Amino acid sequence: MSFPDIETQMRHIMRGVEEIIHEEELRRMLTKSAQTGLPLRVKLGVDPTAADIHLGHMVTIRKLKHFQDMGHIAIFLIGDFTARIGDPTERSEARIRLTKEQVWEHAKNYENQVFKILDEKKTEVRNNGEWFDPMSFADCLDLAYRSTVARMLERNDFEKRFKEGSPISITEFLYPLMQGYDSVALKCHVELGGTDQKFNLLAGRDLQIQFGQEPQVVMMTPLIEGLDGSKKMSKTERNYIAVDDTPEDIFGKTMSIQDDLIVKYFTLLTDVDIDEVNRFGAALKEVDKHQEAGDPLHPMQIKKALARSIVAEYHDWSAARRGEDHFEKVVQRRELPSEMPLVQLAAMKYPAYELVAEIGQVSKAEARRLISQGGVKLDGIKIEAPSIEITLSVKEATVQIGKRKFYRVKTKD
RNA sequence: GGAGGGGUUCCCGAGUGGCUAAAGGGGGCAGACUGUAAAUCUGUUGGCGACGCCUUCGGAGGUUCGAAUCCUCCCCCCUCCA
Repeated sequence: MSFPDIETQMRHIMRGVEEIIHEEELRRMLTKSAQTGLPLRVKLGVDPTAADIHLGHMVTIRKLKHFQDMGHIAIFLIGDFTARIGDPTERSEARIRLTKEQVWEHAKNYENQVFKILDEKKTEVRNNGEWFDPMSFADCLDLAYRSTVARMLERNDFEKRFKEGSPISITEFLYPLMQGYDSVALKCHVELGGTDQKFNLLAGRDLQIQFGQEPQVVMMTPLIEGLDGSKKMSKTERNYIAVDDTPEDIFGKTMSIQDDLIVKYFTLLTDVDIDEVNRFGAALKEVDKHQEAGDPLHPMQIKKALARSIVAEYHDWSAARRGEDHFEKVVQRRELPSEMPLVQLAAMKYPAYELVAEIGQVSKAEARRLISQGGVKLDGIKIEAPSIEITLSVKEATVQIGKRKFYRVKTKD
């Protein structure tokens, strides 16, 4: 096996990395692997706690891909066992335990989504149940001996919760040890994670030393802000772009990010050449110099380029084009989208609120509210009052609910 | 084991017998505005056969004309002492 030269590798691998412990160790490992022809084993662990993954997860997954690009072994570790405990980092309270079935269900979805980025054939997919399921209680104690409560309380979310009087379960204390043990079991050279993972990642180094292995290099990528522009992208905040979102949604959601996140998104979520990204960054600092509508460095144009690149990552370039068309049409020109779901109803006459409730799948009270707030249009004309009677026919009519929901309606033939 | 504090609507959190579908904030949704699905401002935010009715304040009973608010039992969480 031969690899690109060290500098090329480093440039690719270090893109967007916030912290690395330690860079010299990584260089040493790369040099050694070039000499021996043996690729590095790079691990990314994910707990399948939710049904689908979003771009926040993709930051580290793309980092794993960067190693894969350079010829190293990408290990995608599914924390089927640890997911049942819950990593404490995600939120500052104990997490609800998942059943084995839920975990497996999620894990399957994760794989499908992750392989939109990673090369499936070159990825080593593992589950940590492989080594944790067969462990006895004595084995577990042996692991527990290797750390102390004081050590665990160094981690600031534990410390915070402890001081606040929020619950911390014993299993949560075990969590970093388990994640660390994953690295021992897999003999990892490198482990990836977000900056919030630092404690757990370092636990891997400690344990590897205790088990007589060379400690892994840990690489941390920044956490990415979600659509609200301030909070970390996460499922609970509902400020995320999902990998499985439609091209239209990915495009639109990307367009809704704050301008000052554009460079960060480019760096962490696309492989657009870094010099190009910097050029965009410079232009965004001088917005008034790029006000001509057709200027490719107009903030709008830059953001569209970003949105296209991101859509293309998970779909393809023609989908990116579709997403852009949709955005220009629906959001910018306020026209109807080219595709709208068709709803067929049995009766011909409905009070407006019932029609809206039926089509939009909302309660009738909600439908009344939408109409009185002027949020519903029938064939482009605002419906004035909730109780107005609407007559349908076999001819399609369009109904717009809010800015984003469009439907074609007609009676059943 | 002992003593004390607490579980409220999507979330945080006020409310300690009727004026409470329940303050306030966050989030969501809608409208205006905009290069934008951003920011900002405004409105709205349980349901229904809608000037009334039904469901909701950890669970189950009870007191009362009337309970999120009082009583009993149970479940869960936290703190301190041991």
